[in-house]
Amino acid sequence: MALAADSQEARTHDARIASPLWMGMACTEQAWLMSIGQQVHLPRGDFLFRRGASCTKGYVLLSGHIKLSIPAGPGQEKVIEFLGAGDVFGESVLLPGHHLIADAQALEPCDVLSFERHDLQAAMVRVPSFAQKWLTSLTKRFEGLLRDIESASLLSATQRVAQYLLRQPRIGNQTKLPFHKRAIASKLGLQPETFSRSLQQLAADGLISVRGSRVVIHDPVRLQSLLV
Amino acid sequence: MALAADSQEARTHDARIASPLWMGMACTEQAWLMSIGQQVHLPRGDFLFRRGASCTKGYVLLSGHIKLSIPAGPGQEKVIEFLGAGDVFGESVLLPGHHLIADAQALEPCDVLSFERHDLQAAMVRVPSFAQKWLTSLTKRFEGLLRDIESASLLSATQRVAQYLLRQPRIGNQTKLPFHKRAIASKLGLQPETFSRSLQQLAADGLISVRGSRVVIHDPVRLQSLLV
DNA sequence: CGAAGGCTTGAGACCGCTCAAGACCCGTGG
DNA sequence: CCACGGGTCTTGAGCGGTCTCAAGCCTTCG
Repeated sequence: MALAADSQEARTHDARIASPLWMGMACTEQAWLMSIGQQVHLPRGDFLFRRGASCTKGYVLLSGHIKLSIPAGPGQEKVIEFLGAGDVFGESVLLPGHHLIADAQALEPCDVLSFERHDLQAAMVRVPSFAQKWLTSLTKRFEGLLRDIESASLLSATQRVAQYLLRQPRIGNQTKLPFHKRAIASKLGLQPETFSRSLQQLAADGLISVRGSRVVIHDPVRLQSLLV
Repeated sequence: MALAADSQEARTHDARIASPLWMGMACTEQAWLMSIGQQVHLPRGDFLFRRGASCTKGYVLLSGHIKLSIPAGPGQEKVIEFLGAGDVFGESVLLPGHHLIADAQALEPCDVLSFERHDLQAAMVRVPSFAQKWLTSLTKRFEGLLRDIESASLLSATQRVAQYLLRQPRIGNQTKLPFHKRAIASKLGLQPETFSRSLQQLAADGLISVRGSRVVIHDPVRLQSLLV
């Protein structure tokens, strides 16, 4: 997930190495897939696609992080997911006639492998483990949405923030908010103000300390116990 | 989707005929899949699986409707999806070690085809169109969740109800709420009281009439225009 | 006819949102 | 090194949509 956070370096290597996409796949198959797919580099901030466009391609994220979000009025958005290396997306390409629902924007420089619909079909038949990868990646993303819906329906603002913090990878008792607070807030279904207040709340209760994007978790157990 | 609503009759036929699962698949492959899968009949109200159990099987819904929901305290639940004939579910089986997130309960008598994990893998390799079906079904469900999240984040209670009504299949200007109002409310992320009030609101504005589960849509255009 | 379950209606409280202003952070350029 | 400026985050005050709790109603079914 957050492993490739500063993959500034990784991108200079062959992207094949970085991606968990290829695990359990023969070298010849890898090479073939790389050859029929088109490798694209995406500068930070660029959009790979936008809501409403027709979906002609499927994508595999080789490195970097991409934000999927739904536009919600001028300057507003609802963040759906943060994608990381190995994730598959643009899945709507499998439903001819459909249109893209979300925007895809690079949060950092990204490497993406893209496949035309026709090539995708062929690749899945020829390399079953490729179809397998799509299925497992899609299933993971599906479970992610499920958990987001669960949290949004069942937990209060502060509980959602606590849960998010606990799910972040941490070194010692310290963790780092990997994206802009505004974006994280949106992913949690909160306004930036509410997110901020929830962090303050947790800090006031002595559970965490916040300075900028750095968060120290003083009491993971009590934090966890907030989630009931 | 709602085509098989009153498939009381369809179930008496060979379930193979009813399901859109098999489209584009040779008869021999169909037969083989039916033979390695186990056909299960589920009486109304029965649970196929429950949250927390380990996922050993993948499922294809042949007929009937199944409610996926997340338990939320005593007698409470958050409805995630209503599944119909042809839908694939139990996808977590593809992620060994994971546990089921939702409950699956039959809303009417159902026929389900279930596959052990191992057989599933084999089937996908041997019958690529079967893997294809899983991918497209999962993608459709994924888009469904996406749209639910979008609606829940961006629309008011009454707007969500209006949208739901417009999406129901209707004969003339009449439609029918296919499940208990309590369940539909939950799917829309509302309390039953709020759902009821929203319906009354729309009725008071002359846009619809409600009697029991029957809804007459007087002015679809104005109803649509509520969604901005 | 009675009971049970589902739905509706009402009154009140609360959580998170909105709007607005001020503080902070950080990269940039003088 | 410091001052500047844009964007991001925080803080405050007030509002409002939805939830909660509690009756009452309606339909269905035994």
